[in-house]
Amino acid sequence: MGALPNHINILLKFVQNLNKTGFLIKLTWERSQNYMNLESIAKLSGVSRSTVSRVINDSPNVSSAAREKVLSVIQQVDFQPNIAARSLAAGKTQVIGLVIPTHITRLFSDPFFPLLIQGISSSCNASDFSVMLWLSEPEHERRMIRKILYNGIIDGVIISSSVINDPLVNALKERDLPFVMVGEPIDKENTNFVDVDNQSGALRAVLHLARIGYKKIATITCALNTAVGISRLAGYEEALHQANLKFDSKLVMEGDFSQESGYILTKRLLVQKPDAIFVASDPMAQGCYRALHEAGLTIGKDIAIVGFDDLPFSPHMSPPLTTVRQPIINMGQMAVEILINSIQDANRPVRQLYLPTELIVRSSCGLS
Amino acid sequence: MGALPNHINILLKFVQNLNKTGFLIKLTWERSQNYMNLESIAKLSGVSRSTVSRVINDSPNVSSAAREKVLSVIQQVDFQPNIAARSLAAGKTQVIGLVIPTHITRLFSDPFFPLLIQGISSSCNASDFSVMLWLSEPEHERRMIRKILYNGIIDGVIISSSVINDPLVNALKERDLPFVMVGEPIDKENTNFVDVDNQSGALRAVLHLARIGYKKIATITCALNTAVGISRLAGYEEALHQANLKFDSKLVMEGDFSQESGYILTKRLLVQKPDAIFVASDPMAQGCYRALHEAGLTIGKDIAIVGFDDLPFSPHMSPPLTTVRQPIINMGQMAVEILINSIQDANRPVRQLYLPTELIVRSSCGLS
DNA sequence: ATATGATTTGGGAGCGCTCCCATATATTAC
DNA sequence: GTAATATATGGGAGCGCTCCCAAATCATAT
Repeated sequence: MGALPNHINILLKFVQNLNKTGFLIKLTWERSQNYMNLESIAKLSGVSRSTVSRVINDSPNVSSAAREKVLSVIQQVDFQPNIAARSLAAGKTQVIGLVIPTHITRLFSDPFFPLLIQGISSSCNASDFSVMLWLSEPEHERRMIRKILYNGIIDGVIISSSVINDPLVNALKERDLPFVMVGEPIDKENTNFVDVDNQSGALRAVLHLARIGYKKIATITCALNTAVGISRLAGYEEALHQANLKFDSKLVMEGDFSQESGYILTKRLLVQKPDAIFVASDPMAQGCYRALHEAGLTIGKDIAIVGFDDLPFSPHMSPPLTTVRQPIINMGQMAVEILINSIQDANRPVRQLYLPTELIVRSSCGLS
Repeated sequence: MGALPNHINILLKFVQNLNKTGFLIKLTWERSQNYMNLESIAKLSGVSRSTVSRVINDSPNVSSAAREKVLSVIQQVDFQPNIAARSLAAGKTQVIGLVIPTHITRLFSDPFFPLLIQGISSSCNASDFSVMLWLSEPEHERRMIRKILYNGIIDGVIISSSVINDPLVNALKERDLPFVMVGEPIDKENTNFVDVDNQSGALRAVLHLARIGYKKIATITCALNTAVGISRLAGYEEALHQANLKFDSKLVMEGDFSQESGYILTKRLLVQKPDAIFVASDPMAQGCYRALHEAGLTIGKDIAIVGFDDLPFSPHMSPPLTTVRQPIINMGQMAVEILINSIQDANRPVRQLYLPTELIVRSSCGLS
């Protein structure tokens, strides 16, 4: 935008040379695209650039006459202020970064991330923010961090599923750039995050099974090096305790969120003949269903299943899966809200939010 | 960045007031963050700002001595040029936009989009581009278009699944901003796009069924208002023709990509007693499997199924699904490559790329 | 030796915006 | 009425970068 395009420059040189030969040719030009800037809006509305800027930024010190005039002009010409210029001048861009590590294979099999992205995006749209997406790959991590910190375009960052001692988190802290994590981090001190209350969700699910009367309740856990895995297992144990059932480690299998692990571990569990299984994520419950079908068991009669997530496919499983609903879209929205707040007011206290879950009873555990 | 932070300004005013009372207090300050810019790199390497800029932009007219010096300094201090400033000065940002319409419910149930995003993102990482993500919502569409066109931050756009007469496409054409579509658009004239060869993929799939010996081959199509739906159906018809089977419209059901539609339409098809079904997308094949299981049919023996997509879950279905593999990640990568090319050279001819598919034979059609 | 050309270098201007300051105008107090 | 204050406005400077031009340096030809 700054410089003239090449073909104009070439023409210009050509004309200059002609002029040296004794001719006198004049060349005039203007931009064909109707680029608008504050100055042109100002001219159109009969005020100064500064006043236009004040109107756009909702400054109180503008007469209502001026404000109305400017707003109507902006409306009319469909003006959009240049983010890059604003970034340079003020260091604020209304752009946030969303970082998802790709080593998570869940990204491609589990609708969790699409839903999260959807929540984040819709909330950003509503607040007039934009989203920059980075699927972080280990080999480009250093460069990505550098860009996030210094390219001058990001006001804040949402990070999903960090690892322990994440270099990005450290860099953000050092640089003092606002960020929010989705999913409780291992080291949660002084860190904004949004998560669901995994433990109480799991508690409720398993208690539901116990109240129906199941006695030998097994579980397939999520990866136990994640906060999610740990909390849901803790909920399971607490429920057994409350129901006066005793914990049996042979009934606990550690999965990894994948369908495949649900399939394999269910087969392994069947040796113990459980009468119910709490499968700590719905994709694993899909694998579990497959194993049970192959074993010739009728779900909801021979064995009860409760999942965790309530993803779009869960009501369409056969039989429909009883599961703990996570408000994934809402998590994304809250993450954005917290982030925007701390962008706009750097002194806002740290927020750590656990959203409530809900038990959705369908027919996979024998009721209804 | 431009202005001083509030607390410094307050302090400053305070000191100025003190000075009026007869005291003389001096206040000095500097930025604690080690912001680097071309000027500081220049100072550190003993050359001028211009030379640093030339090195960063790979301009040929730099002595190798200067280039090495500058590069080593950049390396040492981990310098990242400010995108916003570059955007203002040169109109190039190394940022592309990715637009996905949210009215597509596929986004949340079908791993197609996560995989596409993955391909796009990895390719951008490799080329040092960044991705801005917009899930376009109808109510914010106008503003989104305005932002894409005029906020000065986007060099080009990738659009997935446009609708007919998409206002975004029209705006991009008018503004002359480079863009690439993923998925053949209805109006493809003069438009860059990447797609797979849907027709020949479907042809091969159905021909495979015919060669095994199935005679009554039904199909569940994708939505027929999409290019995908039309092409795959055309491939089905062509295969019947080549195999000397006659087309029967009662064996054709129009689905909408969803599991649910696969389920319902399979039930409806079973009345016709087909011996094989070509299901034009794998998520619909999941629904189809469910209907067949409920009907007590053994897939691969009583009835043969071939899908289209080869998604991560397809090999884990029971029985594993024979399907047409789409190189989704590769589509994303090619879209980025084409886009970057046309950003860097505006006169590049239009590219319309059909990537080949591959038939992956598993046990759902009775072989192997 | 000088003249000519090619290569390399440094500094000025300006992209569109925000912030600050100085000035102009409106409001209130006396 | 004037003085004091509050509110509204316009213009300058500068954010970090790229591009352009002019000057300096180097290489080659005469």
